[in-house]
Amino acid sequence: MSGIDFDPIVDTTRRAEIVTLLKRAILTGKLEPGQKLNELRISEQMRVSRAPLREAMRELVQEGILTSIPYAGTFVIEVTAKDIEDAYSLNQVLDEFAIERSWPNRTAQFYAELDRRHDAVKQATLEVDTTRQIETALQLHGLIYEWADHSLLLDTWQRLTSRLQMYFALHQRARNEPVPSLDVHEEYVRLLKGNDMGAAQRHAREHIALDFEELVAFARSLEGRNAIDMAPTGHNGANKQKPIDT
Amino acid sequence: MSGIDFDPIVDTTRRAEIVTLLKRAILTGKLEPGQKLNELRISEQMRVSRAPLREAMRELVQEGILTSIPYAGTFVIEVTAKDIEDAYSLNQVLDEFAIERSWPNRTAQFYAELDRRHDAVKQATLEVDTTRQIETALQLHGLIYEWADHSLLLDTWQRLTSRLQMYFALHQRARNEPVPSLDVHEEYVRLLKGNDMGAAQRHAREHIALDFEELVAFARSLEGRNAIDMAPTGHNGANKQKPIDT
DNA sequence: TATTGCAATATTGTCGACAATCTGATTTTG
DNA sequence: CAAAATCAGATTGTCGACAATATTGCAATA
Repeated sequence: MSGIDFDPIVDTTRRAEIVTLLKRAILTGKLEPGQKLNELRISEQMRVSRAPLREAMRELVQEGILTSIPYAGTFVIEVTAKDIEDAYSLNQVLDEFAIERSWPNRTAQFYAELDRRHDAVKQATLEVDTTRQIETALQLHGLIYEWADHSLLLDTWQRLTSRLQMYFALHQRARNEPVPSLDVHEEYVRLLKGNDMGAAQRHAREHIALDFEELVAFARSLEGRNAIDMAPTGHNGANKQKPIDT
Repeated sequence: MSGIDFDPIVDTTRRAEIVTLLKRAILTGKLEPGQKLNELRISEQMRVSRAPLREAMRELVQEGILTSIPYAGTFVIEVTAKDIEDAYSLNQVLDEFAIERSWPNRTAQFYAELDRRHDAVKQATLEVDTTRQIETALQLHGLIYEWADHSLLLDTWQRLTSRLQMYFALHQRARNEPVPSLDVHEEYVRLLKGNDMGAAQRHAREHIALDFEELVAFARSLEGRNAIDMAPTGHNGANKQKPIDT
């Protein structure tokens, strides 16, 4: 056997690159929730035809961060407090499962990777790039999913991650402070190295809860603000879309 | 206020119809696992250009029932025993959560819908259409997700459902017998109407276990057969793809 | 004045053709 | 003869143009 494992060649199709660019723009908040994606404008900016752009957008619609209305347009999803609460509660359930499944798979390599990602988190707190902090924190958190040996679970987690990253980015864009509770990771890592699975699962519930309550409160405040904005004009119950364009 | 709630107009875009057709073909097993989807041939058969077809395929790739390799093609996903086991275990976790969340939402309308879908299941057992039996069973099962008031959970379940439907269809295509354990639904419905949430959750675990063990055994037998088929030619560890075409 | 009808415009959906890439057989070469 | 190079065919990826649909502004009308 050849002893080296090669990584697969980067699949260089325009579509894939567009997906990456769009996703980054959405997850970092450069494309705001509710914003419409004008195909012609984006394709011209990217120097690409509309075909691969549209295919990329289809993927992101299915990924759950875009929403499409036929003949009307494709929009960045809106973020409600309930959405964040839902992501939170589902995350709790999945975390518990992921810990259970990854628990017997914790090898030396797992612990090494755990430390590596934990270091990356600590490193990111020193930098100015706020999105980097979010990324590293989510990657640390995703380790148990990658080691759960459960492709469906990993898929589900990655879909969830997209939303989480978007929520955190929104939160940070609004308030210019770093994401809360970064030192709690110390305890999280320690428990993942220990022998008490139940304790790790319980901590995951609590630890995440802290982050999310901050987020939910933030989303609530946003909705309150919107409600005030709409109060004067408010005729019927239909929620009007603000037509922000790309 | 106008007292009537109108449903939105059906969005009739070619892409959406193609998605429906392709999905049905895959979930009923007309398109077999591993099979390649030839864009030109399918677009000619559907009397449609490749653009909307490709967009539809992108959606199904993201939905998890197709897989795409750049410049090589798009294929129906392969089904391994592990895939089925994973779907099973994730379903257990999600079911427990869905029951918890839908439990306080059980109104009269819920019970009515529960009975309606249960009747549909019983009705389907009398018909010859086997795929109909699968559909009705899954719809009965999906009720708790629809009433959980949790869009992310519902999304996740629907993705899972696609795979489940495919697995069951495969099973039925191989053996010409109806899907097992149809009378167990009686107990399931009874418990969902009761007051013991824990009992309902436990039953969901057991009840589904029965169906799945049959499926996993079936998938195992398939893999065993493939292993035998590959034994003579087997050179290295790479699993060769049988190039079935549309 | 509020509503309806209609043209003008912008944007999305779809099409057919071309470019890039892979596959397999054939030829060349050591 | 085996292995590498080459070439034709098929298929996927991308492009520019056209068709279908929605939106906007303005005029007509009750």
